[in-house]
Amino acid sequence: MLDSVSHNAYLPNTMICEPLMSWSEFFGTMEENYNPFDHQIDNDKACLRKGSIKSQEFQSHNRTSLQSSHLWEFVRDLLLSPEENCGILEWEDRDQGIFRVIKSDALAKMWGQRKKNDRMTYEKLSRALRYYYKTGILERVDRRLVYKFGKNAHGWQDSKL
DNA sequence: CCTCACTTTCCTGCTT
DNA sequence: AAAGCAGGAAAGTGAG
Repeated sequence: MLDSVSHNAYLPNTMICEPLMSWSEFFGTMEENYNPFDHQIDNDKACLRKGSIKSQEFQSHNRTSLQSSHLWEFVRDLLLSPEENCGILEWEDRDQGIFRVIKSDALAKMWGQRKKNDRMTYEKLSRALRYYYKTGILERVDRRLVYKFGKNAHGWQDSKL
């Protein structure tokens, strides 16, 4: 697993933005019969292409890698990297760790990319998020698409490492 | 091979 | 009516 990480470090800069050309095709064929709103698709596709597993260790903050194996870390890192985020997630209250999912489908798709699972949906992703309430990684917020980091989540406060 | 934590999948019912 | 939310149940997965 260290291989795949260090592997990217050796790539020339020109490769960084398009490490996985197959995915754009993958989504091109996949979303055709999935979403009727074409302009939205184009947006998300561009976003997903851009936000795929690129640019890790050379980023300003190291932990912002989108490489994390756990869902909450993936979400946290997405929140912390506006470049990849593309308006998928947004802070609602930065200090309290409250955030909102703006594009639920895009988020699911992106998580699916990370896990190489093209059947991921927001419905299923959100089930996984709900399990985090138990463990204190997330706290419940009674607003649609709004979540809050809990006591046992770390690394989301920008100031402290 | 087994166990454990985490995640995925599916489902029923409820809320916005 | 569509999209989210709540969790239970059960299967899948990867690490150790």
